[in-house]
Amino acid sequence: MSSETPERLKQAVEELLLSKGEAGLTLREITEAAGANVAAVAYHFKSKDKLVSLVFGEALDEVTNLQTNRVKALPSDHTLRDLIEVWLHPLLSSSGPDDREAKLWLIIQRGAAEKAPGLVSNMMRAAHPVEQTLLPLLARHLKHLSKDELIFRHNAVLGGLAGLVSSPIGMSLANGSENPKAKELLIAWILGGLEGPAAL
Amino acid sequence: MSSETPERLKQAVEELLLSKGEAGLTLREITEAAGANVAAVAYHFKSKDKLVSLVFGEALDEVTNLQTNRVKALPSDHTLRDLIEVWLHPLLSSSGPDDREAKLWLIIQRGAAEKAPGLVSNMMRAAHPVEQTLLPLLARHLKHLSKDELIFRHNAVLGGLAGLVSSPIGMSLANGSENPKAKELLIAWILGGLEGPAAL
DNA sequence: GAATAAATCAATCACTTGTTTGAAATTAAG
DNA sequence: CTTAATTTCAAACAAGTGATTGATTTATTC
Repeated sequence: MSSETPERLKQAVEELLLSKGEAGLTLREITEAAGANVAAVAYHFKSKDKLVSLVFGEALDEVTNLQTNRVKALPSDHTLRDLIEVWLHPLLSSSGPDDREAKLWLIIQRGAAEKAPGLVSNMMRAAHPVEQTLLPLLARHLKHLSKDELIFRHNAVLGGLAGLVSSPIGMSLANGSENPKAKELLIAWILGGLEGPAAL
Repeated sequence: MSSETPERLKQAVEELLLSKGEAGLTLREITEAAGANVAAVAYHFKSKDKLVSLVFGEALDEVTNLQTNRVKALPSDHTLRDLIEVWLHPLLSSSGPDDREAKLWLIIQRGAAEKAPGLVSNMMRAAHPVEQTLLPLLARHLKHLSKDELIFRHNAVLGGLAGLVSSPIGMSLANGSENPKAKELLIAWILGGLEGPAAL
């Protein structure tokens, strides 16, 4: 039977990325949390950086897969609000922090906020499919925007979420269930930002 | 004559915070950039953390002072756009990265994105005066929002900027002059997010 | 069950971190 | 000039970093 240590190590990294971010993520913290020896990381993943990068990469792939699948499954007469809800589902769902997708989403957003190298290196590859399916649909709902402005607002929402996630609001959102009001506030703000008059 | 080393150390920290952020800011980098001995930090500021926290605190005070002064100087018949422009002036002005206020603003936004402890400890004190003067004026322009939703959107814009600043868009904004188009895109998005229909 | 491969472990490596020391240099005061 | 206070400096410190070694244990294969 092959070892289950690699799996425990990856889980430990996920947990630590969620609570402390990438900066200040030490080898000994990881191995201790995973109940493994310090040498285990080098043995199974060559280096700590490779392990962290792998965790980020898998998180990105998992989240973008779920996102694109949901977006593709939308009926053709969906509203912009439907699209947003499906897109930002991990942050908006009331399932709370035990939800795996919500956890991965928070890890990614936080990594983006601190420009974690292990995340950035995976970003372009993983971001592509989501934008491929999302942008055309967004365009259908936002006909008053030029392509440039559409892309700007798409990025603005993403950047906005990255900033929000690490704020008190983001935290209350991540803690989910008890705050359906925050969800409505967030959606209304995002909708306003997207649907507002064009600048150009 | 009193030493000018403390001043050079603070400047070095500013420069390094701007280019690398707080994580990965080492004592030896600071002292080297300032042309000082490693012991100088402890001698003049007790510790590295105290120095960094001081720089963050002074940056916050300086920026919020300028902001509140500009907001207070607005004519009573100003538009919401005027208010936003005056509020976010350091990011929107075309003066480029040599502008001191723009530099301080970027330092603060970046510190906020990575939850830099030296910044967070100063945040509440410094954020107060700006909200004191800004929120009432915002309320005048956004009568369709409840107080709760007003505060939410105010925080959302701030969090959004923190996320944007560390993105490609934010960078092109920080590089200023050459991109007045980005400024218009940003203002339009912020205005839409603020003026959009209420959720509650 | 013996031989082989895979995995774990304690110990140690070289290196970087922030901080401290005590002597040397500089500046200010009498 | 002489003394005293301030500031600078090279050197070392203890603690922490990621990575590596070689022996030991565990699992797999024949």
